[in-house]
Amino acid sequence: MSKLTLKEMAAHFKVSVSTVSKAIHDSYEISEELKAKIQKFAKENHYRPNKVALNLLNRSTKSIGVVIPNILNYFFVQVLFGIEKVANDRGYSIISCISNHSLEKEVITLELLNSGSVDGLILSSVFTESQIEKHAEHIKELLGEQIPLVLFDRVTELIDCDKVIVDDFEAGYKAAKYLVDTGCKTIAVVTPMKNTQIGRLRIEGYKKALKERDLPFDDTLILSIGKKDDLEFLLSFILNSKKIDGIMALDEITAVKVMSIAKSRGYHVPNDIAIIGFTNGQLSKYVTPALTIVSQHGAYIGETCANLLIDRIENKNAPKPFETKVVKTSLIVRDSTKKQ
Amino acid sequence: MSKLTLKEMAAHFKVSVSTVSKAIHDSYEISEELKAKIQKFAKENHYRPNKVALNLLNRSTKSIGVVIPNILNYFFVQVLFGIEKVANDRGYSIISCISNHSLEKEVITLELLNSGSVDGLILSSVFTESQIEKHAEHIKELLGEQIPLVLFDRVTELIDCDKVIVDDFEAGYKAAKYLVDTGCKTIAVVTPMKNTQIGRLRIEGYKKALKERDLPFDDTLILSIGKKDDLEFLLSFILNSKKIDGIMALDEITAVKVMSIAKSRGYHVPNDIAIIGFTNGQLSKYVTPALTIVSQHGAYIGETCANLLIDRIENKNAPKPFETKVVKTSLIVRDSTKKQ
DNA sequence: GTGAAAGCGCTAACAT
DNA sequence: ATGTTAGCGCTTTCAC
Repeated sequence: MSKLTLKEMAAHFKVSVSTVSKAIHDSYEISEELKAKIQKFAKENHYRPNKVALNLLNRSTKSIGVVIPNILNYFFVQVLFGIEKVANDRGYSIISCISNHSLEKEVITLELLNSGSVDGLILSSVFTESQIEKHAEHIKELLGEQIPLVLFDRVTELIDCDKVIVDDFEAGYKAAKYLVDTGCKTIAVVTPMKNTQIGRLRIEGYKKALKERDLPFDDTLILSIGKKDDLEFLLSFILNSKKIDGIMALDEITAVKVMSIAKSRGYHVPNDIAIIGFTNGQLSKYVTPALTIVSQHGAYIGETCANLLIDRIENKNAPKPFETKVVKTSLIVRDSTKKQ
Repeated sequence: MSKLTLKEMAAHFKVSVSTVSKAIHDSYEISEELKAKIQKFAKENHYRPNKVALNLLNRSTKSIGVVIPNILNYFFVQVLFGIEKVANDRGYSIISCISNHSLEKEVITLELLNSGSVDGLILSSVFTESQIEKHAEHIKELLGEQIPLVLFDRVTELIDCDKVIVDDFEAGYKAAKYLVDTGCKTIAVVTPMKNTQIGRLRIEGYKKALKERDLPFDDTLILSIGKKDDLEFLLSFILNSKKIDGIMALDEITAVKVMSIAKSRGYHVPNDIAIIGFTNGQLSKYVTPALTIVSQHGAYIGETCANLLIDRIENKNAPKPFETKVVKTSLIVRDSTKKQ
């Protein structure tokens, strides 16, 4: 049994398609008797208006595409959650796609979505700093400014659109300042975000905090780890060569791993080494000791993206200048750092 | 600048729409010269065929809807991951919706998806055992067997479709048996899944394990917690009244919380109280001590669902009888239980 | 080599 | 009160 259409019902009742359509919509133009018959039949046979046909007619799908790098990362899950909430409230559904940290997959996904299937796009691109220029061209090429786009997290001035970003400089500063203020002198940074603007900004913030207290910046304390690198090995090396008393890890899972390594090597956290992570997920709360972290307010970022996008979709005729919203971070102090 | 259509290009080149369509598809019918001109123009102006129109024409959207209760639960994230992987490999995209544990939202979502926007549906329904009958009717009513459906995790015989389930009875048995085998005599169960078949099956498995060793079943040891209940308060009560030496918690986050409460009350895990959780997420690995858990192989479940669904979508004409696939669980032994 | 026409399922303006 | 027509963007068959 396939889907019931107006046409089939029209044939069944020997009336025209438009009559059936009107009957279904309870139009005053149709006699009560016919309406009743048709509506009853429609209900009994589970008639559903074909949304694809309506989308074509209305040149709108009431859905938005979301492309994120990774769904196993709590930050993105929170963003998605925020988007979903606002989108649903405002009558949109979301099509979510995972680029899995692959530029190629991201492009394929964008290509897929940019063909009338969605009214707008929310994207956290996975480019690194060296790829920005080329990739920005690619995205512009792809979308041709035909469809509203909101960029979040990893953004670039090369693409002209609405953006939602975290104040990563301030976040890095806040975290490092807290470590310095609680007595740390030699602070290492562990970043899983090689060559990204976000990582760089957080490190700039860290430098500022050091400078304010006249602590020297030592770039051998910056440990950049790739997907295949052995964190334990690399971290141990630094731990052996310097007297580290603080570590800033640029995402949640890295922070947890760093803490686990430090503990297993006999350091007391936070007394020997204080640790600060990023992203307020479930992990940091339940790990022992509970992790002090910088929260980026993922859900709020998602809500902001969705509102920005839907506003633009619904005001396509009266376009406003593009906005970049900066969401502030908060330091959530728990037990992996010393008290102030 | 809006989306470029064939019609517009036809007007621009003063040819017919069908000519442009053929040119775009590089048809042998069109002169090389015209093809080159049109293709160049299309490329420069970022022409994308309108997918909605194609979907209407093909009566297929090459996308599948996924409805899950919660995206902040690692099990579902893993399932989604598995679905996404297979779907993409087989040329489908996924529309994911979160029912947020609300039956009402689930119904609205199904309604939304069942209107031509997707070719098939994967659903983990949120009904409790008392709601099954009514809700099954509702779902059948809604979908009217017009669209392929795969149910996973929480299923019911009342709906005739493909299903993927976990052997929850065996999972409960395995977990309890391990506790018993490592010396536990008084094992409490903490379940956040009030009145679900899954919870009940796991508890049946637990009973079987007790029985095999002639341990008595005591239903005051079963602690069912609702969303608003104070786990710490309720658990403390049981801990005070009985000499508990093992706890089985039916999801990951509950297991972590239970362990945290036990530790804070001075129990040593696993020596005083051994703990087993369910769902192999990030939490259980990094918590101290690392949690012994029952893995449901979420990603594999997702892959199985997607394959089952797409097979059915693509063989609508030659329907096979419905299948129910049972995915076995594995016990992953870590440090929250004693060694065997 | 190019175009006209029909149709996917639906709605809406315009007849009758 | 009911029907006809046109059109959303596209493909495909059949004419010319």
